[in-house]
Amino acid sequence: MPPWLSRGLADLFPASQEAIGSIDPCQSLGARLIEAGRQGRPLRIKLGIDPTGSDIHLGHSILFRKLRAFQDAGHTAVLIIGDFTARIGDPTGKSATRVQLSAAAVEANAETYLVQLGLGQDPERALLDFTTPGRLEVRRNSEWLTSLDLPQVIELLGTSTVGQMLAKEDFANRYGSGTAIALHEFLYPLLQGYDSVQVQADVELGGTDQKFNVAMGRDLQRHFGQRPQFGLLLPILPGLDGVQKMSKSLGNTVGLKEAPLDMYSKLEKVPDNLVDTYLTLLTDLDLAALPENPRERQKAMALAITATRHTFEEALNAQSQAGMIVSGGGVTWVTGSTTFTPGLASVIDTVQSVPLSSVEYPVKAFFLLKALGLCTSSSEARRQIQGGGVKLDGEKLTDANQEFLNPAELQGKVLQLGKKTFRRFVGG
RNA sequence: GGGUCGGUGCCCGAGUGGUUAAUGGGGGCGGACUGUAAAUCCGCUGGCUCUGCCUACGUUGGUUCAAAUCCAACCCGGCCCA
Repeated sequence: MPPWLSRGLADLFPASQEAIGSIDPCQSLGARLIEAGRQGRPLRIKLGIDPTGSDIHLGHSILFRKLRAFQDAGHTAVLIIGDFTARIGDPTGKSATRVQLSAAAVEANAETYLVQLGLGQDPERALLDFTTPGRLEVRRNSEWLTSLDLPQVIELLGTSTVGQMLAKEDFANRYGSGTAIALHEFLYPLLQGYDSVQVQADVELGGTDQKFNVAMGRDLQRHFGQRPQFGLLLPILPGLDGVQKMSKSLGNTVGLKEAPLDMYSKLEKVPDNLVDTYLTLLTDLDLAALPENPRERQKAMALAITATRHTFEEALNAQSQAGMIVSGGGVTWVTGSTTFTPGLASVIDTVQSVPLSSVEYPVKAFFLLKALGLCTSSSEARRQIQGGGVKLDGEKLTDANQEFLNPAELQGKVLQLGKKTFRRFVGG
Protein backbone atom coordinates (compact mmCIF):
# COMPACT_ATOMS: atom_id res chain seq x y z
CA MET A 1 0.00 0.00 0.00
CA PRO A 2 1.52 3.35 -1.00
CA PRO A 3 2.52 5.80 1.75
CA TRP A 4 0.07 8.46 0.64
CA LEU A 5 -2.64 5.95 1.38
CA SER A 6 -1.36 4.38 4.57
CA ARG A 7 -0.27 7.54 6.35
CA GLY A 8 -2.34 8.17 9.45
CA LEU A 9 -4.83 5.37 8.82
CA ALA A 10 -6.79 4.32 11.86
CA ASP A 11 -8.73 1.48 10.31
CA LEU A 12 -9.31 -0.20 7.01
CA PHE A 13 -11.91 -2.83 6.44
CA PRO A 14 -12.24 -5.40 5.17
CA ALA A 15 -8.61 -6.21 5.89
CA SER A 16 -8.39 -9.54 7.57
CA GLN A 17 -4.98 -11.20 7.91
CA GLU A 18 -5.41 -13.34 4.83
CA ALA A 19 -6.87 -10.37 2.92
CA ILE A 20 -3.69 -8.32 3.20
CA GLY A 21 -2.02 -10.23 0.43
CA SER A 22 -5.26 -11.14 -1.27
CA ILE A 23 -5.72 -10.51 -4.94
CA ASP A 24 -9.50 -10.40 -4.56
CA PRO A 25 -10.62 -6.82 -5.25
CA CYS A 26 -13.48 -7.30 -2.83
CA GLN A 27 -11.16 -8.29 0.02
CA SER A 28 -8.11 -6.14 -0.49
CA LEU A 29 -8.03 -2.46 -1.21
CA GLY A 30 -4.59 -2.93 -2.70
CA ALA A 31 -6.00 -5.44 -5.13
CA ARG A 32 -8.81 -3.12 -6.06
CA LEU A 33 -6.36 -0.33 -6.75
CA ILE A 34 -4.42 -2.62 -9.02
CA GLU A 35 -7.58 -3.74 -10.75
CA ALA A 36 -8.60 -0.14 -11.28
CA GLY A 37 -5.23 0.69 -12.74
CA ARG A 38 -5.44 -2.24 -15.11
CA GLN A 39 -8.91 -1.28 -16.27
CA GLY A 40 -8.03 2.40 -16.52
CA ARG A 41 -10.95 3.19 -14.24
CA PRO A 42 -10.52 5.59 -11.33
CA LEU A 43 -11.91 4.47 -8.00
CA ARG A 44 -14.81 6.39 -6.57
CA ILE A 45 -13.93 7.72 -3.14
CA LYS A 46 -16.90 8.84 -1.13
CA LEU A 47 -16.77 11.39 1.61
CA GLY A 48 -19.92 12.74 3.12
CA ILE A 49 -20.13 16.07 4.87
CA ASP A 50 -22.92 17.35 6.99
CA PRO A 51 -23.42 21.04 6.30
CA THR A 52 -24.52 21.77 9.83
CA GLY A 53 -22.00 24.50 10.62
CA SER A 54 -20.27 27.13 8.63
CA ASP A 55 -16.59 26.78 9.37
CA ILE A 56 -14.26 23.98 8.44
CA HIS A 57 -11.42 23.41 10.84
CA LEU A 58 -8.27 21.32 10.96
CA GLY A 59 -10.19 18.40 12.40
CA HIS A 60 -12.23 18.13 9.24
CA SER A 61 -9.26 18.72 7.04
CA ILE A 62 -7.57 15.40 7.74
CA LEU A 63 -10.33 13.65 5.82
CA PHE A 64 -10.10 16.12 2.99
CA ARG A 65 -6.34 15.72 2.87
CA LYS A 66 -6.77 12.00 2.40
CA LEU A 67 -9.41 12.59 -0.21
CA ARG A 68 -7.03 14.94 -1.98
CA ALA A 69 -4.35 12.27 -1.91
CA PHE A 70 -6.71 9.98 -3.77
CA GLN A 71 -7.41 12.74 -6.27
CA ASP A 72 -3.72 13.29 -6.84
CA ALA A 73 -3.37 9.58 -7.45
CA GLY A 74 -5.90 9.89 -10.22
CA HIS A 75 -9.08 8.79 -8.51
CA THR A 76 -12.45 10.47 -8.31
CA ALA A 77 -13.49 12.19 -5.14
CA VAL A 78 -17.21 11.95 -4.63
CA LEU A 79 -18.09 14.63 -2.17
CA ILE A 80 -21.55 14.13 -0.81
CA ILE A 81 -23.20 17.10 0.71
CA GLY A 82 -25.64 15.70 3.19
CA ASP A 83 -28.17 18.41 2.62
CA PHE A 84 -30.99 15.99 3.29
CA THR A 85 -29.48 14.02 6.13
CA ALA A 86 -28.29 17.20 7.83
CA ARG A 87 -31.89 17.89 8.45
CA ILE A 88 -32.19 14.67 10.43
CA GLY A 89 -28.97 15.21 12.30
CA ASP A 90 -26.27 12.59 12.62
CA PRO A 91 -26.73 10.92 15.98
CA THR A 92 -23.08 9.88 16.01
CA GLY A 93 -21.28 11.21 19.03
CA LYS A 94 -24.36 12.96 20.22
CA SER A 95 -25.82 12.45 23.60
CA ALA A 96 -29.12 13.93 22.58
CA THR A 97 -31.31 14.30 19.56
CA ARG A 98 -29.92 16.99 17.35
CA VAL A 99 -32.05 19.91 16.35
CA GLN A 100 -33.16 19.78 12.78
CA LEU A 101 -32.03 22.49 10.44
CA SER A 102 -33.97 24.33 7.82
CA ALA A 103 -33.31 23.62 4.17
CA ALA A 104 -32.20 27.19 3.58
CA ALA A 105 -29.66 27.14 6.40
CA VAL A 106 -28.26 23.86 5.13
CA GLU A 107 -27.88 25.19 1.62
CA ALA A 108 -26.09 28.31 2.84
CA ASN A 109 -23.68 26.19 4.85
CA ALA A 110 -23.04 23.94 1.89
CA GLU A 111 -22.01 26.90 -0.22
CA THR A 112 -19.51 28.20 2.32
CA TYR A 113 -18.11 24.69 2.73
CA LEU A 114 -17.33 24.39 -0.95
CA VAL A 115 -15.63 27.74 -0.98
CA GLN A 116 -13.50 26.80 2.01
CA LEU A 117 -12.58 23.53 0.35
CA GLY A 118 -11.24 25.40 -2.63
CA LEU A 119 -14.03 26.01 -5.10
CA GLY A 120 -12.71 28.44 -7.66
CA GLN A 121 -9.17 28.37 -6.30
CA ASP A 122 -5.86 27.23 -7.62
CA PRO A 123 -5.50 23.53 -6.72
CA GLU A 124 -2.00 24.28 -5.47
CA ARG A 125 -3.42 26.26 -2.58
CA ALA A 126 -6.80 24.62 -2.16
CA LEU A 127 -7.66 21.65 -0.02
CA LEU A 128 -9.35 19.78 -2.84
CA ASP A 129 -8.71 19.78 -6.54
CA PHE A 130 -11.78 21.36 -8.08
CA THR A 131 -10.32 21.94 -11.50
CA THR A 132 -8.74 18.81 -12.93
CA PRO A 133 -11.44 17.07 -14.99
CA GLY A 134 -12.77 13.84 -13.55
CA ARG A 135 -11.24 14.31 -10.14
CA LEU A 136 -14.25 15.61 -8.27
CA GLU A 137 -17.94 14.99 -8.19
CA VAL A 138 -20.09 17.03 -5.83
CA ARG A 139 -23.44 15.48 -5.07
CA ARG A 140 -26.23 16.44 -2.73
CA ASN A 141 -28.06 13.54 -1.20
CA SER A 142 -31.40 15.31 -1.44
CA GLU A 143 -31.02 14.40 -5.11
CA TRP A 144 -32.10 10.84 -4.35
CA LEU A 145 -33.38 10.93 -0.79
CA THR A 146 -36.16 13.45 -1.36
CA SER A 147 -37.92 11.18 -3.79
CA LEU A 148 -37.81 7.99 -1.73
CA ASP A 149 -41.34 6.72 -1.29
CA LEU A 150 -42.66 4.80 1.66
CA PRO A 151 -42.18 1.32 0.16
CA GLN A 152 -38.53 2.19 -0.46
CA VAL A 153 -38.13 3.50 3.04
CA ILE A 154 -39.63 0.32 4.38
CA GLU A 155 -37.24 -1.70 2.27
CA LEU A 156 -34.34 0.22 3.78
CA LEU A 157 -35.64 -0.22 7.29
CA GLY A 158 -36.11 -3.91 6.61
CA THR A 159 -32.42 -4.41 6.00
CA SER A 160 -31.53 -3.76 9.60
CA THR A 161 -32.81 -4.66 13.03
CA VAL A 162 -33.26 -2.90 16.32
CA GLY A 163 -30.57 -5.14 17.76
CA GLN A 164 -28.11 -4.00 15.09
CA MET A 165 -28.95 -0.39 15.68
CA LEU A 166 -28.46 -0.77 19.39
CA ALA A 167 -25.06 -2.24 18.67
CA LYS A 168 -24.01 1.23 17.61
CA GLU A 169 -22.18 2.68 20.53
CA ASP A 170 -23.93 6.01 20.61
CA PHE A 171 -27.35 4.44 20.54
CA ALA A 172 -26.35 1.86 23.12
CA ASN A 173 -25.06 4.52 25.47
CA ARG A 174 -28.11 6.65 25.13
CA TYR A 175 -30.44 3.71 25.47
CA GLY A 176 -28.53 2.48 28.47
CA SER A 177 -28.48 5.83 30.18
CA GLY A 178 -32.13 6.48 29.56
CA THR A 179 -31.70 9.31 27.08
CA ALA A 180 -34.30 9.66 24.39
CA ILE A 181 -33.66 8.21 20.96
CA ALA A 182 -36.12 9.40 18.36
CA LEU A 183 -37.10 6.76 15.85
CA HIS A 184 -36.06 8.82 12.86
CA GLU A 185 -32.51 8.75 14.14
CA PHE A 186 -32.33 5.09 13.21
CA LEU A 187 -32.83 6.22 9.67
CA TYR A 188 -29.62 8.21 9.58
CA PRO A 189 -27.15 5.33 9.22
CA LEU A 190 -29.42 3.73 6.63
CA LEU A 191 -29.61 6.86 4.55
CA GLN A 192 -25.89 7.47 4.74
CA GLY A 193 -25.39 3.91 3.64
CA TYR A 194 -27.84 4.38 0.82
CA ASP A 195 -25.72 7.27 -0.41
CA SER A 196 -22.97 4.74 -1.04
CA VAL A 197 -25.37 2.73 -3.16
CA GLN A 198 -26.38 5.77 -5.18
CA VAL A 199 -22.84 6.89 -5.96
CA GLN A 200 -21.46 3.36 -6.28
CA ALA A 201 -18.60 4.07 -3.95
CA ASP A 202 -15.47 1.93 -3.98
CA VAL A 203 -14.17 3.47 -0.79
CA GLU A 204 -15.79 5.55 1.90
CA LEU A 205 -13.67 7.84 4.02
CA GLY A 206 -14.68 8.77 7.51
CA GLY A 207 -13.55 9.31 11.04
CA THR A 208 -13.32 6.32 13.31
CA ASP A 209 -16.68 7.27 14.76
CA GLN A 210 -18.17 6.59 11.35
CA LYS A 211 -17.43 2.88 11.36
CA PHE A 212 -21.00 1.86 11.96
CA ASN A 213 -22.37 4.09 9.23
CA VAL A 214 -19.70 3.05 6.74
CA ALA A 215 -20.35 -0.58 7.48
CA MET A 216 -24.03 0.07 6.90
CA GLY A 217 -23.11 1.29 3.45
CA ARG A 218 -21.46 -2.04 2.74
CA ASP A 219 -24.56 -3.92 3.87
CA LEU A 220 -26.81 -1.84 1.69
CA GLN A 221 -24.58 -2.06 -1.36
CA ARG A 222 -24.65 -5.81 -0.98
CA HIS A 223 -28.42 -5.71 -0.57
CA PHE A 224 -28.75 -3.76 -3.81
CA GLY A 225 -26.40 -6.06 -5.69
CA GLN A 226 -23.26 -3.93 -5.71
CA ARG A 227 -19.72 -4.69 -4.67
CA PRO A 228 -19.33 -3.40 -1.13
CA GLN A 229 -17.11 -0.40 -0.57
CA PHE A 230 -14.00 -0.37 1.54
CA GLY A 231 -14.15 1.55 4.76
CA LEU A 232 -11.14 3.75 5.31
CA LEU A 233 -11.16 5.41 8.68
CA LEU A 234 -8.94 8.17 9.95
CA PRO A 235 -8.46 9.18 13.57
CA ILE A 236 -10.55 11.85 15.14
CA LEU A 237 -8.27 14.79 15.61
CA PRO A 238 -8.01 15.80 19.24
CA GLY A 239 -8.61 19.48 19.80
CA LEU A 240 -6.26 22.06 21.23
CA ASP A 241 -7.16 20.98 24.74
CA GLY A 242 -5.60 17.63 23.94
CA VAL A 243 -8.52 15.73 25.38
CA GLN A 244 -11.69 16.11 23.44
CA LYS A 245 -12.16 15.91 19.73
CA MET A 246 -11.73 19.08 17.77
CA SER A 247 -15.15 20.57 17.56
CA LYS A 248 -16.47 24.02 17.13
CA SER A 249 -18.92 23.68 19.97
CA LEU A 250 -16.06 22.85 22.30
CA GLY A 251 -14.09 25.87 21.16
CA ASN A 252 -10.88 23.91 20.71
CA THR A 253 -10.52 24.35 17.00
CA VAL A 254 -8.23 25.97 14.50
CA GLY A 255 -10.23 27.23 11.57
CA LEU A 256 -8.88 26.82 8.06
CA LYS A 257 -9.21 30.47 7.26
CA GLU A 258 -7.75 31.86 10.44
CA ALA A 259 -4.95 34.36 10.12
CA PRO A 260 -1.40 32.99 10.29
CA LEU A 261 -0.62 34.42 13.70
CA ASP A 262 -3.79 33.07 15.29
CA MET A 263 -3.22 29.72 13.71
CA TYR A 264 0.41 29.52 14.72
CA SER A 265 -0.22 30.78 18.25
CA LYS A 266 -2.84 28.15 18.83
CA LEU A 267 -0.84 25.32 17.35
CA GLU A 268 2.35 25.99 19.25
CA LYS A 269 0.42 25.57 22.49
CA VAL A 270 -0.83 22.10 21.68
CA PRO A 271 0.10 19.56 24.37
CA ASP A 272 3.38 17.73 23.70
CA ASN A 273 1.83 14.32 23.37
CA LEU A 274 -0.28 15.53 20.46
CA VAL A 275 2.49 17.00 18.37
CA ASP A 276 3.29 13.82 16.48
CA THR A 277 -0.38 13.14 15.86
CA TYR A 278 -0.81 16.57 14.33
CA LEU A 279 2.31 16.12 12.25
CA THR A 280 1.15 12.79 10.93
CA LEU A 281 -2.37 13.83 10.14
CA LEU A 282 -1.92 17.40 9.01
CA THR A 283 1.42 17.49 7.24
CA ASP A 284 3.46 15.31 4.93
CA LEU A 285 6.65 15.77 6.89
CA ASP A 286 8.93 12.91 7.80
CA LEU A 287 8.76 12.72 11.56
CA ALA A 288 12.20 11.22 11.86
CA ALA A 289 13.76 14.30 10.30
CA LEU A 290 12.34 16.68 12.89
CA PRO A 291 14.05 17.95 16.03
CA GLU A 292 13.82 15.76 19.12
CA ASN A 293 13.52 18.67 21.52
CA PRO A 294 9.82 18.84 22.38
CA ARG A 295 9.55 22.61 22.15
CA GLU A 296 11.42 22.74 18.84
CA ARG A 297 9.33 19.93 17.45
CA GLN A 298 6.19 21.68 18.54
CA LYS A 299 7.23 24.87 16.80
CA ALA A 300 8.13 22.97 13.66
CA MET A 301 4.68 21.42 13.70
CA ALA A 302 2.95 24.76 14.15
CA LEU A 303 5.01 26.27 11.38
CA ALA A 304 4.39 23.42 8.96
CA ILE A 305 0.66 23.33 9.51
CA THR A 306 0.30 27.08 9.26
CA ALA A 307 2.22 26.86 6.00
CA THR A 308 -0.30 24.40 4.58
CA ARG A 309 -3.02 27.02 4.79
CA HIS A 310 -0.91 30.11 4.10
CA THR A 311 2.34 30.74 2.33
CA PHE A 312 5.54 29.61 3.98
CA GLU A 313 6.65 33.22 4.34
CA GLU A 314 3.49 34.15 6.19
CA ALA A 315 3.91 31.19 8.48
CA LEU A 316 7.50 32.15 9.22
CA ASN A 317 6.46 35.68 10.01
CA ALA A 318 3.77 34.41 12.31
CA GLN A 319 6.38 32.32 14.08
CA SER A 320 8.77 35.15 14.64
CA GLN A 321 6.03 37.42 15.81
CA ALA A 322 4.62 34.82 18.16
CA GLY A 323 8.12 34.58 19.57
CA MET A 324 8.15 38.28 20.28
CA ILE A 325 4.84 38.07 22.05
CA VAL A 326 5.73 35.31 24.45
CA SER A 327 9.22 36.57 25.08
CA GLY A 328 7.63 38.93 27.52
CA GLY A 329 7.18 42.59 28.30
CA GLY A 330 9.02 43.97 25.34
CA VAL A 331 6.23 43.42 22.92
CA THR A 332 7.36 45.35 19.94
CA TRP A 333 4.14 46.35 18.32
CA VAL A 334 4.88 49.22 16.09
CA THR A 335 2.85 52.23 16.97
CA GLY A 336 1.56 54.26 14.10
CA SER A 337 2.15 53.47 10.48
CA THR A 338 4.98 55.91 9.99
CA THR A 339 7.46 54.13 12.23
CA PHE A 340 7.30 50.76 10.55
CA THR A 341 10.57 49.23 9.67
CA PRO A 342 10.24 47.20 6.49
CA GLY A 343 10.69 43.92 8.33
CA LEU A 344 8.09 44.57 10.96
CA ALA A 345 5.54 45.83 8.51
CA SER A 346 5.45 42.47 6.83
CA VAL A 347 5.31 40.71 10.15
CA ILE A 348 2.19 42.57 11.08
CA ASP A 349 0.51 41.27 7.97
CA THR A 350 0.05 37.97 9.72
CA VAL A 351 -2.59 39.43 11.98
CA GLN A 352 -6.17 39.38 10.89
CA SER A 353 -7.22 42.86 9.92
CA VAL A 354 -10.44 44.59 10.76
CA PRO A 355 -11.65 47.75 9.09
CA LEU A 356 -11.93 50.79 11.32
CA SER A 357 -15.21 51.58 9.71
CA SER A 358 -16.86 48.53 11.26
CA VAL A 359 -17.77 50.50 14.37
CA GLU A 360 -19.18 53.92 15.10
CA TYR A 361 -17.21 56.52 16.98
CA PRO A 362 -16.80 57.40 19.72
CA VAL A 363 -16.54 53.83 20.89
CA LYS A 364 -15.86 52.45 24.33
CA ALA A 365 -13.20 49.81 24.74
CA PHE A 366 -15.49 47.00 25.87
CA PHE A 367 -17.93 47.66 23.06
CA LEU A 368 -15.12 47.45 20.58
CA LEU A 369 -14.28 43.95 21.72
CA LYS A 370 -17.84 42.88 21.34
CA ALA A 371 -18.32 44.58 18.00
CA LEU A 372 -15.28 42.81 16.60
CA GLY A 373 -16.57 39.47 17.74
CA LEU A 374 -13.66 38.87 20.10
CA CYS A 375 -16.11 38.55 22.96
CA THR A 376 -19.57 37.13 22.72
CA SER A 377 -21.17 39.71 24.98
CA SER A 378 -20.39 43.15 26.20
CA SER A 379 -20.41 41.88 29.75
CA GLU A 380 -17.76 39.35 28.87
CA ALA A 381 -15.73 42.10 27.20
CA ARG A 382 -15.86 44.14 30.40
CA ARG A 383 -14.69 41.19 32.40
CA GLN A 384 -11.81 40.52 30.04
CA ILE A 385 -10.61 44.08 30.37
CA GLN A 386 -11.05 44.10 34.12
CA GLY A 387 -9.20 40.80 34.28
CA GLY A 388 -6.23 42.35 32.51
CA GLY A 389 -6.50 40.19 29.41
CA VAL A 390 -6.78 42.93 26.82
CA LYS A 391 -3.94 44.88 25.32
CA LEU A 392 -3.73 47.56 22.66
CA ASP A 393 -0.37 47.73 21.00
CA GLY A 394 1.06 45.78 23.90
CA GLU A 395 -0.31 48.15 26.49
CA LYS A 396 -2.81 46.74 28.95
CA LEU A 397 -6.24 48.30 28.92
CA THR A 398 -7.55 48.93 32.40
CA ASP A 399 -10.73 50.90 31.88
CA ALA A 400 -13.55 49.14 30.11
CA ASN A 401 -15.21 52.48 29.50
CA GLN A 402 -12.20 54.07 27.87
CA GLU A 403 -13.40 55.87 24.77
CA PHE A 404 -11.83 56.10 21.39
CA LEU A 405 -13.07 59.24 19.74
CA ASN A 406 -12.16 58.56 16.15
CA PRO A 407 -10.61 55.97 13.86
CA ALA A 408 -7.27 57.76 13.86
CA GLU A 409 -6.69 56.70 17.47
CA LEU A 410 -6.79 53.08 16.43
CA GLN A 411 -5.30 53.19 12.99
CA GLY A 412 -2.65 50.53 12.57
CA LYS A 413 -2.81 49.34 16.15
CA VAL A 414 -3.13 45.77 17.22
CA LEU A 415 -5.73 44.68 19.72
CA GLN A 416 -4.84 41.57 21.68
CA LEU A 417 -7.12 39.34 23.71
CA GLY A 418 -5.34 36.81 25.82
CA LYS A 419 -2.33 35.19 24.23
CA LYS A 420 -3.87 33.84 21.12
CA THR A 421 -6.19 36.38 19.56
CA PHE A 422 -5.11 39.45 17.64
CA ARG A 423 -6.78 42.00 15.44
CA ARG A 424 -5.16 44.85 13.60
CA PHE A 425 -7.07 47.97 12.70
CA VAL A 426 -6.79 49.17 9.15
CA GLY A 427 -8.29 52.15 7.43
CA GLY A 428 -11.37 52.12 5.28
C1' G B 1 -53.38 4.69 27.88
C1' G B 2 -52.23 3.56 33.47
C1' G B 3 -48.59 4.02 37.48
C1' U B 4 -44.31 6.45 39.18
C1' C B 5 -40.05 9.68 39.37
C1' G B 6 -38.13 13.93 37.41
C1' G B 7 -37.19 18.86 34.51
C1' U B 8 -32.23 24.64 38.19
C1' G B 9 -27.30 28.75 35.04
C1' C B 10 -22.13 25.65 29.51
C1' C B 11 -22.42 20.56 32.16
C1' C B 12 -23.23 17.94 36.78
C1' G B 13 -25.59 19.16 40.99
C1' A B 14 -27.31 21.86 45.94
C1' G B 15 -31.28 24.66 47.36
C1' U B 16 -38.28 23.40 49.62
C1' G B 17 -41.26 30.81 51.11
C1' G B 18 -37.85 35.87 52.47
C1' U B 19 -31.64 40.33 51.80
C1' U B 20 -28.23 38.21 47.06
C1' A B 21 -27.96 36.07 39.49
C1' A B 22 -28.99 31.46 43.27
C1' U B 23 -23.98 26.90 47.62
C1' G B 24 -20.48 23.31 45.53
C1' G B 25 -17.84 20.69 41.65
C1' G B 26 -16.39 20.27 36.49
C1' G B 27 -15.38 22.87 32.25
C1' G B 28 -14.17 27.52 30.11
C1' C B 29 -11.85 32.41 30.01
C1' G B 30 -8.18 35.86 31.98
C1' G B 31 -3.67 36.89 35.18
C1' A B 32 1.11 35.09 37.51
C1' C B 33 4.62 31.28 36.70
C1' U B 34 7.06 28.02 32.67
C1' G B 35 10.28 25.85 27.02
C1' U B 36 4.40 27.24 24.83
C1' A B 37 1.54 23.97 27.51
C1' A B 38 0.59 20.96 31.88
C1' A B 39 0.82 21.33 37.34
C1' U B 40 0.25 25.24 41.06
C1' C B 41 -1.64 29.98 42.84
C1' C B 42 -5.14 34.21 41.98
C1' G B 43 -9.47 36.39 39.54
C1' C B 44 -13.81 35.91 36.47
C1' U B 45 -17.77 32.78 34.64
C1' G B 46 -26.74 35.70 32.80
C1' G B 47 -27.61 40.11 29.50
C1' C B 48 -27.45 45.38 28.40
C1' U B 49 -22.51 51.22 24.97
C1' C B 50 -23.51 49.44 32.79
C1' U B 51 -22.40 54.62 38.41
C1' G B 52 -27.82 51.88 36.84
C1' C B 53 -31.41 48.80 34.27
C1' C B 54 -33.20 44.22 32.61
C1' U B 55 -34.11 38.93 32.15
C1' A B 56 -33.44 33.98 34.81
C1' C B 57 -34.60 27.93 38.20
C1' G B 58 -39.65 23.34 31.77
C1' U B 59 -44.43 26.55 30.22
C1' U B 60 -48.72 29.30 31.69
C1' G B 61 -51.69 30.96 35.41
C1' G B 62 -52.72 31.22 40.78
C1' U B 63 -51.86 31.86 46.35
C1' U B 64 -48.70 35.45 49.12
C1' C B 65 -46.23 41.71 51.27
C1' A B 66 -42.63 37.98 49.19
C1' A B 67 -41.65 31.77 45.27
C1' A B 68 -36.71 28.20 42.11
C1' U B 69 -39.20 26.85 46.56
C1' C B 70 -46.76 26.25 47.84
C1' C B 71 -51.24 25.17 44.30
C1' A B 72 -53.38 24.06 39.26
C1' A B 73 -53.18 22.98 34.31
C1' C B 74 -50.15 22.01 30.41
C1' C B 75 -45.43 20.54 27.84
C1' C B 76 -41.10 17.37 27.82
C1' G B 77 -38.16 13.11 29.52
C1' G B 78 -36.84 8.32 32.34
C1' C B 79 -38.53 3.74 34.39
C1' C B 80 -42.51 -0.07 35.17
C1' C B 81 -47.19 -1.96 33.22
C1' A B 82 -50.37 -2.27 28.80
